[in-house]
Amino acid sequence: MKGIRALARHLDISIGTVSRALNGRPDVNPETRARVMEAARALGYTPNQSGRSLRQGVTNTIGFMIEMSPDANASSDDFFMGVFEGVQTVLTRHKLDLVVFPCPAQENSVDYLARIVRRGLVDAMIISATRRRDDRVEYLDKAHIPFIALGRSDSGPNMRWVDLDFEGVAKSSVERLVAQGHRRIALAIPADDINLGHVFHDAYRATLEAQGLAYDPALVFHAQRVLEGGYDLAAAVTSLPDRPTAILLSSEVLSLSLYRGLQERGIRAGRDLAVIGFRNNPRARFLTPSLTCHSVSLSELGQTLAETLLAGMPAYAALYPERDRNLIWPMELVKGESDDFVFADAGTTG
Amino acid sequence: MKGIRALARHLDISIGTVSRALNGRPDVNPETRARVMEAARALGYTPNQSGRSLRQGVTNTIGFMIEMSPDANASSDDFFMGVFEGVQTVLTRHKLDLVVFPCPAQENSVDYLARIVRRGLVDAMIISATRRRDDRVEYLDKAHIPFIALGRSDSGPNMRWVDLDFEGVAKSSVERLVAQGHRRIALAIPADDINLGHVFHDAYRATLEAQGLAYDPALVFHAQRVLEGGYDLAAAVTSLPDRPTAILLSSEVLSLSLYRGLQERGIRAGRDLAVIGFRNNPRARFLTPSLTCHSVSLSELGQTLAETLLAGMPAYAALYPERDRNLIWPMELVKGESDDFVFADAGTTG
DNA sequence: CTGAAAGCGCTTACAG
DNA sequence: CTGAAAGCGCTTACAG
Repeated sequence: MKGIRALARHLDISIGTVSRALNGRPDVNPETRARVMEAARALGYTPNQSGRSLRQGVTNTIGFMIEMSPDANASSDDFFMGVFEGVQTVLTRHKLDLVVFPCPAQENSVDYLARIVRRGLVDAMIISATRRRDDRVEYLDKAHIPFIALGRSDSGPNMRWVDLDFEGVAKSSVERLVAQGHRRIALAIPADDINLGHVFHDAYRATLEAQGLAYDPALVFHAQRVLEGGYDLAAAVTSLPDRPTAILLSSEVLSLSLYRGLQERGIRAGRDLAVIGFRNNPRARFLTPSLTCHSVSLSELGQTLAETLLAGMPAYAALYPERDRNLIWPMELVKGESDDFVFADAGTTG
Repeated sequence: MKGIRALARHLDISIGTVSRALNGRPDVNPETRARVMEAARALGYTPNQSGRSLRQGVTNTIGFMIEMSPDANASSDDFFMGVFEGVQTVLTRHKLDLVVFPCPAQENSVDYLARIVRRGLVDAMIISATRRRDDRVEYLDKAHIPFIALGRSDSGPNMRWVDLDFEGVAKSSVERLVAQGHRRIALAIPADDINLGHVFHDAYRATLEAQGLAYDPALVFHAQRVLEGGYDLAAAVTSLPDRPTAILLSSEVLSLSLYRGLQERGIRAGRDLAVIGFRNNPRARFLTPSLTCHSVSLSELGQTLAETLLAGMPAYAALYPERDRNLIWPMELVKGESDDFVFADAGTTG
């Protein structure tokens, strides 16, 4: 015999009373409750989750799906770890658990997601790396399961999401570079259909035009979001007949290999080509030149992500009123050395 | 009505037959099976996992516990992603699912682990970042749940583990440096009690002595396994009165900040101080100088980890016979530029 | 305040 | 080859 039955027999009371005691129901004799709690602790009893879930219709588990790229390194370092930490901070308050589901690269992401949901493994899902058109969003919408995306998408007009402020980063970066005298500013966006690329691209273009500069498609480069991506990017950028004087990165993984690629072609980042990176990855300040980029608190981002999700779950909505379904998360420029660029011929260009 | 009952009613057969058809039991009319399969597909039916688990006493889920460090960046880049991929490759063969449990930094890791196990969330566990004395190992041993560790430990004499070849890396690195003329070779090991530090340290010392060189504790540095760790390491190393001419790193996250720290002190990695890194992280070749380090196939490591775990699970053991409980995973030196060190005064030292 | 019983969604002997 | 029934471990009305 095991489980709650063994515990009840051991205490010589009914399993119902054990359950009520353990679950903090008010209608239990305080003395009985104390005995139950103590016995549970001593015997190492924790209710079986399948039993609970089946009965309650709730798993008390929130899933976080991450995708593993073919080369398993598109994900940026500590990014998800930081977000997980923030998410958990909030979930813990409600005795919810975070479990991470890594979608194999070769598996269809909707099939993978649907299987998780249909099997009843989670009460709600967090998805990331949202694409402009994203089948996962459509599936989750139809399945009527609470979810939130880290990254907006066109596929869910009413969906909840929290996203980084790509517009703000693109705008402030372009404005900063223009103020420094740059006229030919390149942009590196992801080669895949991830939505942030579109958002970043649009804001880059709009800001250039607002600054009276022509948008030149030849200056927009598509880089693989892998660590090696910056190396090819360096080759592409330097092979342009009329080379840009600055480049804006929309992914944090590219900078190291970009530096190296530039260097091999005799071009010094920060001196010959200004570089503004995206996120203030902890590595940024150890690069040479250190990378001008944008800071963000991953933990706070994760907390907001979790709270915005909970606000959409009937059982928790009341605890998180007046919360917007969508939120653009601000990022702040952190000055590094990579855009210390001096124009010898300022005024002759542009 | 929902679940298997709805599906059975829709097909006008019993739920028992639906279940048998779906689970590939042989005693089902092929035509009936086809109807059931088709209806399940069309209606998007997948058996509820709580129901299955409760009845079968098995979850078909393997847990992988990872620890989130306080600063959430001790974990090295793509390392776990690569391992997950390999693990999943094997688990998929057996219709097992991998789920990742991120242990919050502030939570006691044994409590976290015990909760997962006691609630019956998994059939087996994979743990990582094993410490020399590790309470998790002791708990899992006592709980009689199949598990494997990525990293050996003294706490489980009979436990299963797969570990990287720290001895081999330390030995070949020291031998290589000695052959290049180095006599003062420093070592950076983790500041915490993670077992790899001890293993690496012991092998470093043994190899030095085998090469007829004195072991000097002053040359052993304890570095935080965080991205910033190399920066402080650079300060410590360069402040030694009799500076080493080479340094060996036992963690892959330190190199970039070490380079930067050295550079700020006017010391060029690879020219003034030879550096040999640990794992051939995809960043290694983009560093300047590119890092001499050791390659490992993370996917194959993950596959072996999974297979060695399955070999210890009654239900799968027969499929993986003649498999050792423990395995040291080989790593191979990849030549970079960081140990291109030329001795002006070779012969006068040592 | 407590106990007995029902039932969550499945799978699996068992009977036919 | 199929159906009816038991039971996995819980929680929760319900009765007392």
